[in-house]
Amino acid sequence: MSDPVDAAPRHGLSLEEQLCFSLYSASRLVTAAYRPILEELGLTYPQYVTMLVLWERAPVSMKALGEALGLDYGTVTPLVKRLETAGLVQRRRRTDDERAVDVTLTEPGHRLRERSLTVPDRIGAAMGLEDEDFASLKRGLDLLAVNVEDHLR
Amino acid sequence: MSDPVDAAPRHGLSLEEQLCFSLYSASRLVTAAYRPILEELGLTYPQYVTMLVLWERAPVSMKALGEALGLDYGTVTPLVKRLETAGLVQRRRRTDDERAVDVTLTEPGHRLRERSLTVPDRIGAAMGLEDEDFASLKRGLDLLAVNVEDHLR
DNA sequence: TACAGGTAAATTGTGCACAAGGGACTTGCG
DNA sequence: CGCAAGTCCCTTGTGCACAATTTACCTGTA
Repeated sequence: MSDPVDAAPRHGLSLEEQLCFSLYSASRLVTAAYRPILEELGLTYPQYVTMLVLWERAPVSMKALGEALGLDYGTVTPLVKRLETAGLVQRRRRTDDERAVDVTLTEPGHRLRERSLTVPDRIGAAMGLEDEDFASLKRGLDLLAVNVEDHLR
Repeated sequence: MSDPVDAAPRHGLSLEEQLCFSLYSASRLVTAAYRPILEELGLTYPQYVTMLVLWERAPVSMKALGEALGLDYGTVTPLVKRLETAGLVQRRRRTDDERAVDVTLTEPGHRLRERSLTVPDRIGAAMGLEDEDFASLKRGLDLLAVNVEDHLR
């Protein structure tokens, strides 16, 4: 039969069988499910997760914000500037290290948190997963993330 | 104790506990893992999945292509035009219905398939999942996609 | 035949996402 | 101290992703 060296690939080129495509599609669908809900708050999905970080740990430097979100400055800088234009955050150069910029919440930024408390449950309803499937899916995704991050050095 | 009506939300606002963020991060990480591999082929990830559809079913109308990928014309039109500029596909208005545009593969487009055969296994190595975890994760994502799609009508 | 309603694509505008390059600041080392 | 190396951030350019609008075409119906 076939030599292991030139055996058929374990995975084929069919779109349907690719995990990556399920991931790519599901991610965009979930973002789409967030869109009408976050529109009530005047946020996009990346802006929402940025606010999540700030509600937990503000003030946060641009660097720490990018690391928490896994995004680089080229993405975070304009994103935070839009949040600042919307009046939710303020950017302030740190005095003890003038390279660093701290992002802080304004009063409207703090108040928006209360209006966001129902968002996770509303999204949970849209996803419609049992607690067990939910947890297992999250574990799988986090394991995948760790593996891929390792692989990218 | 607390009335069920104003009970605490099942899900909180903490970034770490959100499935959506694991999904969003994992999706971007996997795309990042594809980037150096697809660069050898001169493709981006969305261009690659587009080629997957074409390798399976070309010629395909723009509408069918968008439906297969879950993308609208505003994304697919420029994407396919870039593939055309790269010489991999051709766009041809259908003669029996001049509203429709068929996308066909050129000779270089067909040949690129051979060079892509190892891509799925290389990505599989980067993801580093056992067959069982791989399948379970894909099932979870596909279930999630179905649920969210239903929820979006 | 005329035309109303529907369909297929393209265009425009906004907002990510990331690579590459550059500027201001700080730190370590002779 | 002086300065090379490193850090933090911003800018520019390319390519998605999607909403909203527009254009061209087709089809059913009177």
